Amino acid sequence: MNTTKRKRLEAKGWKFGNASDFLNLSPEEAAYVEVKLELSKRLQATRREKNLSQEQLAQLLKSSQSRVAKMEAGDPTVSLDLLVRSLLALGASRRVLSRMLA
Amino acid sequence: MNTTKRKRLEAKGWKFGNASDFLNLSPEEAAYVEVKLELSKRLQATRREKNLSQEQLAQLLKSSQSRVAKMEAGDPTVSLDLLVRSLLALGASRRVLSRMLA
DNA sequence: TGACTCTATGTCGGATATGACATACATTGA
DNA sequence: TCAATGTATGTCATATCCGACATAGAGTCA
Repeated sequence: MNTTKRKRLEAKGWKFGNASDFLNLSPEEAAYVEVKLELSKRLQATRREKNLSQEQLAQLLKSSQSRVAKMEAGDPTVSLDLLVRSLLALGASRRVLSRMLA
Repeated sequence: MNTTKRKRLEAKGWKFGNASDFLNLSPEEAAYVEVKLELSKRLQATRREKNLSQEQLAQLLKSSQSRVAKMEAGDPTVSLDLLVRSLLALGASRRVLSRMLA
């Protein structure tokens, strides 16, 4: 089983629990994952508040529905860059991002 | 002149000024750049506080001195992911990251 | 039922970021 | 002066991420 696949499956597990143990992640790896998952969650929440479908958000971002779905699912192939860009595109400011991590 | 080169040169310009105007960036693009540059700055500050050379930090990150230099220089080829991972590796917590953006 | 909308997931070729290397420059100290 | 140390910058092959596409599943409405 390759690493990519494993990480994807492990990501599933993260849905319940709080993304730190039952995987042998170092504290900083865990924090990194936690940040990404938090932003994933916030992205979905923000999109729903604005009553946008994934398809509509995808257009706004010049991306695709499938990538938006992956972003919201916390797929490991989604970068922090893309998450942050997306939140900014939805109107979040730097300060709002800061609050999301607090 | 290709886009990659242009962005690199523009990054130089960011050293003075505050990364928003004199480049025709949309507000969210500007915010994105601003976030990256802020983290770049913080990375360098944190490294120096710990009295580490770029080479030493590179070893810690399993990266290379040149990449650390690029991170600190705000080179556009450096991702937010790498910046965040690096700060976490230097001991910054999610909350500290939050404060850095505030 | 079936059409429609929204979301999830797998895959793929092309785009971008990566570590590594070479090399130049700056500073320090002997 | 020279060597040592630290930093900057360009390049490259490879790894990783990207948008796009196909397709499946769930929910809604007539």
